[in-house]
Amino acid sequence: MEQPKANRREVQKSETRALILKSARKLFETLDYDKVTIRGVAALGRIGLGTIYKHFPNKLSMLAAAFSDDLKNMYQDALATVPDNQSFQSQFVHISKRFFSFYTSHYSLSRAYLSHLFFYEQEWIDEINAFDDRYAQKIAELIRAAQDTGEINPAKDSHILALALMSNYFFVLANSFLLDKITDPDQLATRLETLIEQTLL
Amino acid sequence: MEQPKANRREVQKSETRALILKSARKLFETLDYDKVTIRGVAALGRIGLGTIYKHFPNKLSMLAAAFSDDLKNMYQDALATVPDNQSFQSQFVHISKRFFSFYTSHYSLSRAYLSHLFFYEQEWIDEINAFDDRYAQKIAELIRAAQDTGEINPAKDSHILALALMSNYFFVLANSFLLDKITDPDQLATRLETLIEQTLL
DNA sequence: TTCATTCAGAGAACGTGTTCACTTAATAAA
DNA sequence: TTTATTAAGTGAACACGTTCTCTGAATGAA
Repeated sequence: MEQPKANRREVQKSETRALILKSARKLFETLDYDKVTIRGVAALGRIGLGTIYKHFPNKLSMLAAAFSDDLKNMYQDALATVPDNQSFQSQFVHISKRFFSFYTSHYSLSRAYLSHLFFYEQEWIDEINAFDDRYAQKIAELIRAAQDTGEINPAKDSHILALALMSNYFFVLANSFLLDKITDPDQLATRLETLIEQTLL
Repeated sequence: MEQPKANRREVQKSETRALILKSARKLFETLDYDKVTIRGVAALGRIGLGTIYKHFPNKLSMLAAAFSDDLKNMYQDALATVPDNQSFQSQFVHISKRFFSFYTSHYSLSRAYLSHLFFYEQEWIDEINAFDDRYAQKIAELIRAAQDTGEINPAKDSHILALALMSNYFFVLANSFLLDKITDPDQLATRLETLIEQTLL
């Protein structure tokens, strides 16, 4: 009731926005990015072409909006399910595998997400980066815990080590999309594990 | 003299191709990728629009051709100048800095190169990857040498460790283009050094 | 030499993402 | 209630990358 009179206009607008995003996501999930046309999104939502540009400045920002949504869910899920009382290495692999699982099970969509990383507007870059920062923080915590138990060399800097491990993760992820087109998350996890073993040793 | 008569046609064709690449490179070096138009390249070279498509299947392949050229030079230069009789760590940083130097001194062009990594035709991906493989091989050799001198833990696998270090390198490079827009190669080298210290420790 | 064939060169035409001027319905002011 | 203002909604128009058909010159066969 405290809402500012729930303007008819605003309600209508946010409904339209949701409809556009729903249509866009459906198309991105089945078609390559360049095969998805704005006219196609408009037609699927029975919306005018120009209307879409009243809600999104360009095609890419629709992708970014969807990516941001999915990232939020992924991080929430991954961080909530970190297994306690396990070695740091298996914790890290566990978390990474949840990410890999998403990416491999939504292959075409994920390829669009990741391949356009360099093209998102700064606003979206910052948002994505905020996720990564929080994630790095969490990993650093787990590392410090593992240093207390003696699993990891206490001489290492937990925060920088976290970044080094994340670089291994991104490397495996990027390679799988760029070269191998691997669709099995276990295979990716294994590959990541051999990399981080070298880093943690 | 064994050449097949040096067809007038073939000579003319390769000259045209070179002219196109020269025009394209000049534009890519000063303008963002999407600000470079095929019509602009054609105009600069006083060439017909359709002619360009007789030499390159699409806009991206002109960029890929230029990238491949530059990569060849960079790798040749970097591998030829590896300083002997230094610690592995400083060797690796030295090589990396040469790459960083190229990328930062041709910032706009390099951004185009790297941001389109996911979009190159398989043919070009394979070529780029071949460079990386040879590079990884070389790094692994240096690591084995460092293991002999006791600088690096002999328990580590030289080839996998090489990949782990390259992942650190790519991480620093990607971050600099994605977030920081750093244009000082020394700063990038320092950042890389802190990362690989954790990995080598 | 003469003529048929090939293929580099060229630009019109097409579908795309994006911009823009316009319409129309919701809100605010009278 | 009546009128003015705002802003969502719309599709024609534009510039782009790319495709296509056409032209003309180089090549090879006669």
